[in-house]
Amino acid sequence: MTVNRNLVSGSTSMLLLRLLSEKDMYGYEMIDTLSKRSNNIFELKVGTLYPLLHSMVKSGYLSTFEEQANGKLRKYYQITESGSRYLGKLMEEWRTHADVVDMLIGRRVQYEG
Amino acid sequence: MTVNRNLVSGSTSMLLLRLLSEKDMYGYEMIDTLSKRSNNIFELKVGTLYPLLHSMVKSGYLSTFEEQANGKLRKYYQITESGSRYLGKLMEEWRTHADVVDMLIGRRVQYEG
DNA sequence: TTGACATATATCGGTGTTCGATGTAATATA
DNA sequence: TATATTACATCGAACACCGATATATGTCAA
Repeated sequence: MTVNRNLVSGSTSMLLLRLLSEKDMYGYEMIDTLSKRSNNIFELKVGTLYPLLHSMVKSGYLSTFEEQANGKLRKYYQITESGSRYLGKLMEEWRTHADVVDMLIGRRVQYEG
Repeated sequence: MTVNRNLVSGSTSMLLLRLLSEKDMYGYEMIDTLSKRSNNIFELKVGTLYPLLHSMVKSGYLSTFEEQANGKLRKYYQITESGSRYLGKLMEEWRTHADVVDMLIGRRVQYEG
C-alpha cells in the first residue's frame, strides 16, 4: 500500500466478504489468497485483518467455527445471509464510486450513472 | 458519501490536484465542481477540504494567491510542478489498485498488470 | 430594512481504517 | 535443537474524513 495506503481503503471488508462468498476460510488463508490473486499488490496485514473480522462477526456478517488442522486449531469464517446482502451493497457502491473517480480523472470520457 | 464513506477515500487529494491541473480554483469552487461533475455522488465537505488544501500547500504541491471577487476575498489554489508529479503518481496508483479490486470482485476476469 | 439564505473561509474533536510492533504457541525443517 | 513458518491475537499511533461550530460578507424577498 506504499505511498497512499488509503487509496482504496474501505474496500477491504468488501474483498474479504467476496472471498468468503466462495468458501469458508481462516485468517491467514484470506491474506494469502488476496496476495496471490493480486500479484502481491494487495497485501493485507494481520493487524488490519483480525479487528476487521471480529467487527464483522459482531455485526452479524460473519459466523465462525473451529477446526483442527495439522494439530493446530484453525478458526474458520463463514459469510452469513446478512453478510451476503451487505456484500452486494458494498459492490454496488464500489462500482458507483470507482466509476465516478475514473470519470473525474478523465479515465472515462463521461459519467453515465 | 452515504454508507461507506471510506470506499474510495485517499482519492480526495488526487481529485483536487486533478481539478487544479485544469485551472486555479478557490475552495468552494472545488466542492461545487466535483459535486456537479459527479451528479452529486462525490460531496466533499469543507471540514475535509480545507485541512487537506493546507496540508498540500505545506507539502509544496499547491501554492496560493488571493483575489477580490464580489467584495469577498477569495483564496485561489494553484498546482505546483511538484504537485503535478505527485498527481501523476497518485493516478498511476489509483489505476493499479482499482483494477486489482475490480479483478478480485470479479468485475474483470483476470488481472493483467 | 431586516431577516434568511448562500457564499466563503477556517478550526476542532470524534470516528473509523490501517499498520507496525509485539506476544504466544504449535509444527516443520535443517 | 534451533530457526522458520503458520496461525492466532491485541495495542497504540497515524491518518482520512466529517459534523459541528465560528465568522463575515453579499443577495434577495417580505
